[in-house]
Amino acid sequence: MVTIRDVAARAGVSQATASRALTGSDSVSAGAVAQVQAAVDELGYRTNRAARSLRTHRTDTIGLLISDVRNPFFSELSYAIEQAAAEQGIAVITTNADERVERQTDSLRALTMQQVDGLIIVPQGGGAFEEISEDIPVVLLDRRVTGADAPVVHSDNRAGSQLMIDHLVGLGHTDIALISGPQATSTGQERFAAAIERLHGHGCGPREDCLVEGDFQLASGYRAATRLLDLPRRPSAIFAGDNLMAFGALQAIREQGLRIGHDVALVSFDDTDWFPLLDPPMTVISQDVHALGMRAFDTLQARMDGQDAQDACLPVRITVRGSCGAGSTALRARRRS
Amino acid sequence: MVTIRDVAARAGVSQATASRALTGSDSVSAGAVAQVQAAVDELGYRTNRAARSLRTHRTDTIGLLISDVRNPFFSELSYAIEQAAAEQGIAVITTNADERVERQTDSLRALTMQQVDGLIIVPQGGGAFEEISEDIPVVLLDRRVTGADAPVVHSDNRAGSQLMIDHLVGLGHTDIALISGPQATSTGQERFAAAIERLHGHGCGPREDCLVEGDFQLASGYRAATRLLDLPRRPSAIFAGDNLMAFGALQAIREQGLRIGHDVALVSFDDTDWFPLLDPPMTVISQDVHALGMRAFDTLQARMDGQDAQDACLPVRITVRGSCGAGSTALRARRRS
DNA sequence: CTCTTCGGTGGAAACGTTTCCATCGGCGGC
DNA sequence: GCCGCCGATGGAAACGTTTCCACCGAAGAG
Repeated sequence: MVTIRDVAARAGVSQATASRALTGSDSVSAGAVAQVQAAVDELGYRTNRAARSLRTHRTDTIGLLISDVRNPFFSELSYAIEQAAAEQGIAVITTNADERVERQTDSLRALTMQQVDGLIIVPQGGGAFEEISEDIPVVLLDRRVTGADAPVVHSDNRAGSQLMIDHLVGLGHTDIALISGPQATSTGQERFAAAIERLHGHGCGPREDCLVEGDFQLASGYRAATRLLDLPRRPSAIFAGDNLMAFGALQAIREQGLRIGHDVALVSFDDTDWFPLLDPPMTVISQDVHALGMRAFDTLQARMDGQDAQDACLPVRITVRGSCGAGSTALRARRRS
Repeated sequence: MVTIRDVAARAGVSQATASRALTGSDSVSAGAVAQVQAAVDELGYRTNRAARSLRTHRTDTIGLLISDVRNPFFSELSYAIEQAAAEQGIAVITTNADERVERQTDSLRALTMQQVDGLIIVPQGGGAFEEISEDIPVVLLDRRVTGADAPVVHSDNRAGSQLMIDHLVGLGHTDIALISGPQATSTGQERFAAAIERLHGHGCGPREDCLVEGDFQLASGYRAATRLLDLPRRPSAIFAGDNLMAFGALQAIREQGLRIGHDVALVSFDDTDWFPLLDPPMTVISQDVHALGMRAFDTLQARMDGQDAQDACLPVRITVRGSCGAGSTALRARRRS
């Protein structure tokens, strides 16, 4: 293994100067820099990160804790963050917590052991995580959590729910069911509360039996939709709190031989590549997931530089396609009844 | 920061004994271990990985190079590998190369800089990567590449193509188009070659204009399908070389107002969560992606332990749904003509 | 009873950086 | 012409581990 000592010897300078030439921070003569660079090339020197970390207490590595990278929302997030980080020469260690708070604890422990410089966390469940984020910069992503003083980067969930409710009501729906995310999470809670408020604002408060709490996972969406469809008076529209539950609901609807947008409207928070390809395509609230990821990284980097970063709330928009029942005569009739 | 020296002092043993007690490898008395453990708990000691790495030349970190984590195939792979690694206390740094060989080079450089203990690589393009994998254990995943002596973990691509062709021909299709992956990649090449051979075996060799080479990306599938559908004599079935190109092809088919499984059959290599929800659902060759990931990790670990690991070829199976045109009278008529 | 062996331990030397501190010319200001 | 400052450099001390080597006592073999 070729060390910086070898480089220094080859370049005819001291170890200290070689180091300075390589890190580029301190004052070194142009001549020395050239000598050192030449020596590096000749010898094929590569700096040993472990040794550097030991001295500098930095690893140029950050941790990313998400629920499940197989969920398109998190894939995109993870992709965006990796891109942003790579540009700055920072590596990303990703862990999946599967919406389980104990796995979050394990992961965070492992990540801090790995000596990451910072942490981007999508908090699992409602659990607060004391002990963990002792003195390492943290940014919360997508969800907020009580008792953490870290900045939060998230989408405007309330606005999203409002846009969707307005749209559904505008189409004539008055009997709207909600499959909400877990009320222990801020996203689940905000989306749900805002939707309820808006429904009341429109004078069509929801029926009690049309409000089902899921857990953001596919199976819960399936169960919820099954229950909703079995109701004596079937709701005319179902608004799912995330793409996975919408997916589950879609399966349930299909299974009962019903068609979305015709027999029952189905709309969702979060877009997905293939939602446009459904028949009819799915009306959704789209988050700018890529921006969310990049913003989270920028915020983390600001914090790592010692600046105190602000929360960020990114706008969402509604993408109207067909599953909301616009243009369906059958649903129109049902809506009138 | 509390060091192992502090722990040793508190436990009333030497630094050396404390270290031995913690790593658990060497011979230490049970009493000493207990003392040290107690001291660790009291002081809240956490071992400094950088210092350990500096001595041991290990980082307990591996690198994973994939094309794009937003592709469900790679999400699943990435998930499986992270799970397997976490169980062994190993962290995974993931990078996306976007099927671009220059980004692969950059990523590998970054990963080796990070001093990873091993590398799982899905090779991009056809590019060989000399210089990189000097003395660090590497496992190739999904695709093989010329001139690398690393073990390869992959699915049985040839069998997959054969299964699908047999099935299509069995349904009466004689006019089958192929949207292949890039012939520079082993997967693209094997799947294509096996399909061609099998077609000839059935006595229905493909038309020249029904063979289109894509690049595993969505857009290329779209373009290819568009071209195929515009042919004077439209093929009765299209076999896409991966899920992304199938997705693109699906968009093209939809755009022309055609229905899969009725006007034209569409089948694909790789399954996806939502393929079953298409109308009709998509017939595919399913790989056991989770097993692929776990196997890759196991193989890498074997190599890191100095054992020389074998290539692994995992079986695939065909999942017959509706998009192949089974049960469609319209397509049956076309097939007869 | 002596010699060897062996489990358990401590001292101290690495591992490869960064950086503090000191040194040394040279140059501008007085 | 001298003093002080400043840019450039070198020596050497950390950073927190693991592990080599040496040592000690007890136990087993002869």
